[in-house]
Amino acid sequence: MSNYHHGDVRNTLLQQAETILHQEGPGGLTLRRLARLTGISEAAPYRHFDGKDGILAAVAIAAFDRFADRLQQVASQHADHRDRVMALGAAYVGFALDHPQHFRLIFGRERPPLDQYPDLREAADNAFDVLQRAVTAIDRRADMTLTEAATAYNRALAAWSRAHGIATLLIDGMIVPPADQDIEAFILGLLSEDLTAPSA
Amino acid sequence: MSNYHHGDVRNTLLQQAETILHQEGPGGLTLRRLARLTGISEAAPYRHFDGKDGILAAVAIAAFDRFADRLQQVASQHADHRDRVMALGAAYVGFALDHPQHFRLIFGRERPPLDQYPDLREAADNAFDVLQRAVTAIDRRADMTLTEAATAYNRALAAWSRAHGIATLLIDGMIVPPADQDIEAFILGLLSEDLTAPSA
DNA sequence: ACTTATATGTTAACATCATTAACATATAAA
DNA sequence: TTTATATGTTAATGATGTTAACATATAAGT
Repeated sequence: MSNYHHGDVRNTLLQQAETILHQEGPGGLTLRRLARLTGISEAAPYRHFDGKDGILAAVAIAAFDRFADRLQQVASQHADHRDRVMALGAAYVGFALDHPQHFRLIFGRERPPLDQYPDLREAADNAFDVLQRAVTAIDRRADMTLTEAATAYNRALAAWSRAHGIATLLIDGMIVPPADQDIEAFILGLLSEDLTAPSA
Repeated sequence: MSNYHHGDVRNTLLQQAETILHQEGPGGLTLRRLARLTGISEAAPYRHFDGKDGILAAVAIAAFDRFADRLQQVASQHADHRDRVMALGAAYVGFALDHPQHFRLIFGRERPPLDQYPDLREAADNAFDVLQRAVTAIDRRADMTLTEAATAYNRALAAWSRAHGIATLLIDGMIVPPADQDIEAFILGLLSEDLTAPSA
């Protein structure tokens, strides 16, 4: 008799986890609920994952991968350096707005510790590599001085933290985009604002 | 017989909560543990707070107030607008580095909902008002056009999201400040980096 | 084909958590 | 002194993550 789900229990659990995460955030995600939805006993998930953190890690890896894919695709569509940095920033914030729960999962506190899940660390590193390569690409010249290289790196960090701050404040509702303006334009405006220029 | 703690149970609970929050973050903060540390039964905290969220709200209010005070003090020490914006950004990030758990509490997901705790909302609004007033102060002129006012507001948002992004990425360990450089200088560099300028 | 090992499943239990109900007593007010 | 309020207790409820002990299906080895 084949009461076994064979290989699909793992995938079913992951899909249910994705659904709950999307609808209610990490708070509503409990192992017992996942087991109930999948139609297995409450201890069964432990045969497929390393407890709750194991499931969260798997979901986070998928989220990191989709994030990286989106960034990579946007980066490849812009040849000009400045265009690319701006488009990347917009894509970064766009991902956060489209998938706020995934964004929170991969950057928030319920993300399992990277040093306990090597695959998760790899997925995270990969996403940030995509980002950093795209931002610093044009500055990667052989005849670069050390300070020039440091400047390029700092630029990447600055661009990253800018996008990250906007994304975080937006999905937490602390910044509300103006209703009369295109959101994309609003984001690009915030990204490119030059604080060093004289005011008015 | 005076077995009662009188008025100090509430304060003791809050202090224990602060201590645990500081040492372990919100994850280690449980009502039962607070009760144990304070030497009262597990149901007693409910006589002083509206459950766990009530305690978290009280701690968050105190954190917001300290945050606002620090920003206010820094803002008052700089007359020049650009200096003030930069100093505020550094203070913002500095607070996050000095009190990462408090920073996470007031901006993170375990912060109780603002609309259920009016005092918490007030504390939050106050902190952001300090920030926004300081950043836009010099641009608050009577003869300002609408677009000029919008630009000033956008500048405030840009400065805020910049500081917020740097703070978040730093306390999450996603950005590691260079060991050979002063952290303050590193932060100021990131804040003032102009992405619109030509590279190299 | 038979035996064995591994993968997958189950039920039951444990410890912890937030919260509430029912009850008790200290302090303050009338 | 009586009464009301504030503060405390114990016990219970229902949820959670996790593990142990046990059962069976599939795969592997001989």
